[in-house]
Amino acid sequence: MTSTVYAPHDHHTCITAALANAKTLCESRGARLTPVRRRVLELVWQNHKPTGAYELLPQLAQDGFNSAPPTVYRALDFLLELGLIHRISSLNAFIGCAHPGQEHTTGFFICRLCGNALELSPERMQDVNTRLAEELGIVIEEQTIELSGLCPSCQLAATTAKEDIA
Amino acid sequence: MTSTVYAPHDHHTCITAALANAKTLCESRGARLTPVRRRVLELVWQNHKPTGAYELLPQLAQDGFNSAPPTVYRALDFLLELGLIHRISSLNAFIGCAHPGQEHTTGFFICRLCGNALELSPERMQDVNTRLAEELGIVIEEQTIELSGLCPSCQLAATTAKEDIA
DNA sequence: CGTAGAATTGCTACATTATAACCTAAGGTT
DNA sequence: AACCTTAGGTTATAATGTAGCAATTCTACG
Repeated sequence: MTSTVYAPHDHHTCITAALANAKTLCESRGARLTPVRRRVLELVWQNHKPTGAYELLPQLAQDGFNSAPPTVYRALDFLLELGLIHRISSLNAFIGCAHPGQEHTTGFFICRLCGNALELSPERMQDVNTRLAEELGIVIEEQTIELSGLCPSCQLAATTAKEDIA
Repeated sequence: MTSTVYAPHDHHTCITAALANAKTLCESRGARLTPVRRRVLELVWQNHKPTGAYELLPQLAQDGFNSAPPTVYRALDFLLELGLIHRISSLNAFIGCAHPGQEHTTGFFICRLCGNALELSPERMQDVNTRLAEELGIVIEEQTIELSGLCPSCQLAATTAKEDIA
């Protein structure tokens, strides 16, 4: 999974998959994936980068949906609750969850240049958590792990750019 | 260091130490620890819990300092820049740095009940980072690692409370 | 000294992000 | 249908953070 997010890929497929997952998950939980909620989820996936709530407003308006902040925030809260999206605090933004359905710990790496956010694998995060919890005697309920820097392709681009100058 | 933050301790001493450290650090960097900056740092330490920028405004006003948002944010930015405080994104709040002076990676554990924030040791965080960076081929520049849950003493309190009910 | 340039602060206004509160509409259940 | 629960519409406002510019203070250098 490492850097697949950074590689070109078929967005359409991943959006479709996300929506299908969401539908299944909602049905199994007796939750209603209403049009607004569905559309918000779709938009978050379409942007494919961390997206602010206020960026969604005009996008929703275009589709003839009501677009006042509470509408968007309510949809986002619903999706967060079901684990279909995550919130990235350091950016005040939201992004589709790469592993919906499974209860899981989350972490992100966000590239400073391309802005893509890579969801770190649950196993890896779990590992980090377990060790910290044991060593510190704490019970971890929520986590916000957000690393930022340069992804492999932007590292390459940065190096190349420097060479061009020299 | 594990849970010393949760143990009762002499706040006055730790504030004094923090201010002394700050003075030294500023002198060595040719930075000016002006009255507002100094006072903001002191207040952040006094609160001893993650503190919002707007909580500082009235506290500064009491001391006769100017207290408009830009004043506080500028002071906070200055202190952040020097690594004298950290920002906790998930709370939109600031807290004194437990290891100023050393360039270091940071992480926090924030207790949901008592609200205290424990700064995780740089070594431990460095370890986590190094492993992730190697495995993912990324370059980490900044990090926001914020775990929340129950600290040892609040776990105890929570258990005791349950027993009282039963 | 004293003056130029840089850094700091004061101040007003505003941008961005998020929520409260209250009412209407839709869906589901008996 | 009558009721209840959930979702959405609407308005206003709270909370957090910045832009931009004038006034002041500090520092360095002649």
